[in-house]
Amino acid sequence: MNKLSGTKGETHKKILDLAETLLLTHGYHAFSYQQVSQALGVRNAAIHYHFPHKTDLGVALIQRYRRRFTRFIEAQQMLAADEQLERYFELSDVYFLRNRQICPSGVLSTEFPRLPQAMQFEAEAFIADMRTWAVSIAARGRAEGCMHYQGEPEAIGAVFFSALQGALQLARVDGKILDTVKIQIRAMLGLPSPEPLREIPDVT
Amino acid sequence: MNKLSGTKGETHKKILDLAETLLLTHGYHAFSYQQVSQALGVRNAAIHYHFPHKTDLGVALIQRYRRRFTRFIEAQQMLAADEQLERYFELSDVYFLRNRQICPSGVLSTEFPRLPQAMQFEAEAFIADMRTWAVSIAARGRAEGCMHYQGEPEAIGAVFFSALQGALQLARVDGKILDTVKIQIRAMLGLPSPEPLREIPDVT
DNA sequence: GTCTATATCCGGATAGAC
DNA sequence: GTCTATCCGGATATAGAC
Repeated sequence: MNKLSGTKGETHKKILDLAETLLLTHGYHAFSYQQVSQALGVRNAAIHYHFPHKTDLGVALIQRYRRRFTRFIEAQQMLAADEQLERYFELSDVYFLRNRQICPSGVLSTEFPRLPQAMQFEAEAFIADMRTWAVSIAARGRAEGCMHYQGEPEAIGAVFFSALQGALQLARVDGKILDTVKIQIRAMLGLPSPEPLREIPDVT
Repeated sequence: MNKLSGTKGETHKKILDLAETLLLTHGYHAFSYQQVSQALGVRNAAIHYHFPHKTDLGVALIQRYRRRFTRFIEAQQMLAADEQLERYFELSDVYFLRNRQICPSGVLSTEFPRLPQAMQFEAEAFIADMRTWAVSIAARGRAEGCMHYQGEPEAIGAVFFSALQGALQLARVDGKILDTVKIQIRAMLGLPSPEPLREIPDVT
């Protein structure tokens, strides 16, 4: 309890980190306490000490992820809409490059009907957060004059949220689809297409 | 063997039908021979007689689905591109209305990395089929002058394939997103928005 | 906080009778 | 083609010692 970094021990955090990886690669029902405990070099029962039921672990994972996502959004409120869209794209790339993970909303919506109620509750809120962010980017893009599209921001946001989630999953089968979708979404919004290779500044 | 409808018995088909439903609602790893046998009123071992390994059942499911999908596409080659797009949309509605099922490409791409090799092989081919169809609709829509969009047909096809797959999964959490996405896709293609109520095609 | 040990259940799979 | 019986492994979970 008097450790340096908070009230929860190291193991607690290690479990969450590992479980998150397993969730995004395997899905909720397809990972087990055995896998977590073995990878961490502890016993099955040790995991149950920190998270008595698997549901507790699942809920903790979504809650932590929500907090992190909220901070992520807040940190870019000062960016222009087209910049924020690129951040959204980068988020997808990060998942894909990490061993072809899919996004939390993808796992959670797919498994939704068979998730424990407590997890459904959290998942619904998290997915609403994500969708709201997508919509706000579309709305802001129109207001700032950098995005041009038919229809309502709500609908455009829903489309690129859906399209990115779908593309990230399909990328497990054919990785090229992710870039194709990103390019087309930019085109649909009247944004300059070829993404500027964000290069390392050579100014040594 | 001298039954009316082919070389395989009734049970064989019943198993496939039930397993297909379970696959699209639960996912491949989340349904069991127990569930199939109990719902069919036979014993576990009876299922193993028809499909010795679960992989065999999985492969048979995708292969049957592919054949059916191919017939479905061929049956509408004479339709205009915008009509074909509406058929695509209706396909999503059918899944959703059937107990919030998701599309085969959704389950298969999500579970892809943990599918047996033989199933991966079939899944990849099936997903390529679906994507090809989406692209052909986009290409034909432009050629026929009824669809107007920026970018290549390959990219537009990839976007609405991804978007529909994503929306169908997200619809498990909030059903309204499916219609929103359909409306916006029409808008993106310069098509008239309000959809004419239509009959559900029986894709068997 | 972590361990041993154990309980219970379920999943896939097989042998062999009917 | 379907049954009984059985095996094995894995998954969630608990009691209680250290």
